[in-house]
Amino acid sequence: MTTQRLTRKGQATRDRIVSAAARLMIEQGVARTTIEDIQAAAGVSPSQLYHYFPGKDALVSAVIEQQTAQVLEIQHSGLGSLDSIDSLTNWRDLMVGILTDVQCAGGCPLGSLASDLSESDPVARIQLAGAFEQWEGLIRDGLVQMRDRGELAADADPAELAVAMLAAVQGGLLLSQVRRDPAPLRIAVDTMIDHLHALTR
Amino acid sequence: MTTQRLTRKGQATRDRIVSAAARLMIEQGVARTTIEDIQAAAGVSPSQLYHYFPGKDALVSAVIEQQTAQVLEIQHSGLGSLDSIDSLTNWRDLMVGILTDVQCAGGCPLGSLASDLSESDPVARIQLAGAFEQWEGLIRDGLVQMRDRGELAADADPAELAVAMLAAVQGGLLLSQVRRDPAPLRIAVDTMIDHLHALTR
DNA sequence: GCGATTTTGGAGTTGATACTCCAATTTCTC
DNA sequence: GAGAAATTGGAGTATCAACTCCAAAATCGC
Repeated sequence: MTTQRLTRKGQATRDRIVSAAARLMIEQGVARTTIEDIQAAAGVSPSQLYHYFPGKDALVSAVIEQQTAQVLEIQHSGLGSLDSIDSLTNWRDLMVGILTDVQCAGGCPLGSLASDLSESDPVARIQLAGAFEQWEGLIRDGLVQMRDRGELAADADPAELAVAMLAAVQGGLLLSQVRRDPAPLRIAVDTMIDHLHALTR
Repeated sequence: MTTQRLTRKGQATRDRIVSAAARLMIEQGVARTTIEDIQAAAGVSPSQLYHYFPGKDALVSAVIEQQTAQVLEIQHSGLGSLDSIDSLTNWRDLMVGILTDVQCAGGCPLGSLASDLSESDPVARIQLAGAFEQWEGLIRDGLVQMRDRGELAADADPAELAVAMLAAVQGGLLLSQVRRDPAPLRIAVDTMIDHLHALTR
């Protein structure tokens, strides 16, 4: 699957389609997003869309791939690794900031897609499970470093704490989305950070 | 809005429609659930369905109402109130048990609907926000009792802890749904219980 | 610049979906 | 048990959404 058969212009068109599809699918749900909506948002004709993607499923897959990369990028960017209480606090601020910018609409890109597709698209479910596994791994790695450095009790379990932290993020984002208020995300993550803090002593 | 205009048989038919709609909407999403699907699952004709509900929106609203009652019922049933570490542990077992019974399919009824509808149905979003508020209130009440009884530190904040606990449940359910594994829910809730436990000392 | 390949435009087709309508039947009230 | 009201059956419609097709135009390698 080389991307080399695509002209520079072709690549740009493809990207435009995926980005438009991502925005719409995450906001209003995959089933509610019509191909026509995507065509209009990306400014392309039907034949162009079907030239790049065999059908809606392929488009969904491309969106998941793009969003996974984007979310993992945010975890790294500007923050280095999540390996101290301070960097975790910055990480929380970053997420709360992004959520506030979009007025709590959409929730988590991956979480929304996961909830939407888990029961209706087995392929997408597995793809999303992989995305969450990577995300969880990033958090876990930071916690291991903290433990090795003595910032976390030796008997703390980074693997379990990483699952709990990711759950707090997802649950917090969902509650924030429903209430249109960034507080639940902040509180959920802060509570987990408090918990880690308590495990130091 | 008296329910008295409904015959016993009519009430049964209405209930059958709502239950069928709930199962389908939660499993495969609202937009993917067609009126025809619901008709078939409930064993009714189009005219019956439209006799009881003006349209799909009204049906969605009825489903949310039913599921809210059902979720809040589970919180109470058999558990009394969530007012001690022990009862919280039983509560966790109950949720993990239910999730295991359905092989982690569907996630949280309210969470799935919230993620599905928050951006596309403002009325449903508000209805769901109310449901979560009630749920959160139940948890908060239990924590207040624990604090009053000295099972929780006096400076612990039951309101914030309730939000964090609900987020843990929602996030845990989502991760369990994607991974088809009840462990994330168990770990997320256990971690929050650990946190409460630590706040005793 | 030229030929091969990629990219694009837009009309058309097929199937599904939400919803309507009216007459027949059952159920409730008294 | 009679009349009114609630309930049910099923055929029908208008709209929309996914996807197809073919020919024209732009782009790339040489």
